[in-house]
Amino acid sequence: MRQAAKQTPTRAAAARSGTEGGPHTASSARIASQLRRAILEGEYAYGERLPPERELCVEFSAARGTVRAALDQLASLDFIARRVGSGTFVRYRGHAGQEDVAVLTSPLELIDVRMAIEPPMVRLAVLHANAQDIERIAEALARVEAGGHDAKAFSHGDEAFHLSIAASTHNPLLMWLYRQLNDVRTHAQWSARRDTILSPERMAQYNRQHRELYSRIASRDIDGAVRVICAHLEKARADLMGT
Amino acid sequence: MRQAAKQTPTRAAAARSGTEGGPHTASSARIASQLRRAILEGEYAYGERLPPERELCVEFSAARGTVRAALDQLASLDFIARRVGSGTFVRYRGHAGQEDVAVLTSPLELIDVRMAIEPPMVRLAVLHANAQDIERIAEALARVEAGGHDAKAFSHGDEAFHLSIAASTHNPLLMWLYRQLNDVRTHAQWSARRDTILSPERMAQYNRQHRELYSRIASRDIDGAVRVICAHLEKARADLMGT
DNA sequence: CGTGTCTAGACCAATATAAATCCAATCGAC
DNA sequence: GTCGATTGGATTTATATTGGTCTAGACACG
Repeated sequence: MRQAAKQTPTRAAAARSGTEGGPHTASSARIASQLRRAILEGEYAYGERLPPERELCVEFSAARGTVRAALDQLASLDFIARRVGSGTFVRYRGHAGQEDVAVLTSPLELIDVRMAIEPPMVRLAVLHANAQDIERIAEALARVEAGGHDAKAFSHGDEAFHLSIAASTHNPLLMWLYRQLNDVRTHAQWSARRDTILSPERMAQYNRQHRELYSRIASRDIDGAVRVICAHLEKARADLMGT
Repeated sequence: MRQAAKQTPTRAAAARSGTEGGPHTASSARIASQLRRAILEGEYAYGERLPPERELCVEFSAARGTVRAALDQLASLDFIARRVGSGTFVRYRGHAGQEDVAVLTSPLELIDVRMAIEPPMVRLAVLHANAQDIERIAEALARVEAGGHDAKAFSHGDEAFHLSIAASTHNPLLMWLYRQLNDVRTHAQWSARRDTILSPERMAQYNRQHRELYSRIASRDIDGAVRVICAHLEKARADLMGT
């Protein structure tokens, strides 16, 4: 728990008078240091809300202004983010990879991985797809186009479309990997941004690229298909950064 | 009804476990997380109706608005679908066939995937690696070279070497994906062929390529590093097919 | 004395939750 | 088919929580 932060009043008084260990041991700096260490050690995980300022006051036996000064330091380092009425949240991403990948992954990082995987995947799909695969891709394409301007429907259709391409490689490992990517994609983090990013105009552009990609695959144009998927992902990245 | 439902103690626990839906709320996130886990664990199967909102209210000791906020999160992820007058239904399908990718995957298919992922991964590694990352790669390289002619030791060292490159990308998703690949690689299926493929001579050749790859990465030679990793994987594929 | 830090409050604005109410869609019993 | 019960959808009002801001006083140090 966070009881390790308990401090005796005598220590607080000592810090105030400056007779403790180092010179100029400002109380706010001490609190900031302890909180920083707690975050680094994972006592407060990424995204977690730490106790309200008024609670930290009693834990550190300090006034609220002092606690706020400490939090200001951490906020300026982007260790935490504060939201009025909501609380103070950890923004530091511990590089311990044992957490859930989805919460550790930013949309841009996901695009990086997709830009790594999808072009070779499209290449394999063109090489290995049979008539039935092409048909399935066409069906997925029709569904995503039929989704209209609903961002959620488009998002799912888009997933299914790309997944149908993954399936066309007939490589179970690749399919499985791509499904994992989609799982990350559907995780909570970017459902909020999704609606702002997926404007009707952009969805129409994506649909054009989808159709172009499909026709390249159907006509076994490997280089063309790879070019289209690269452009598709470049656009997705640009839209992500531009918003 | 229950005014004894003072939330203060529940809150602290909620903040800790409620990191799923992003740092938005405290209580509704906790509820969403619990429901999400219940669905993932199969407590509510696909298509099943979960309890009405007004029942969930008393179950979680929360107001209906809070429960609805939690359900909104799950609905935006398409975990559930709500129908007025009918109820709330599970829309999440547990992935079939996810359990044993390893047994479905042939060594050649694995190489295909590696040839897709590793060149872009090396590229990202060269771009994002810092001095400490380079040092870690060097250590991994030293270990795999010290392994001598033992096929099992080489195999583990080889994994660690490539994983250290994945880590140098600082992309958690990519690292995770590559770890999954390694898991498949270590599956029982392959240990048999491993000893016949990994002749001392070949291990020496792989080691030469490893060292070459390391020096390219350390000198920030992107194109050179990509060329080396491609050659490395081409050789691995050739060795696989030639045996 | 002035400066800087901490304490101790009070108040504000944003947000979250609670509780109640009404609506519309759906379902089942009749 | 009708009617009533149930359900999710939506709104309103009130309360609680939380970070943001400000003031005033105490204390130490130069």
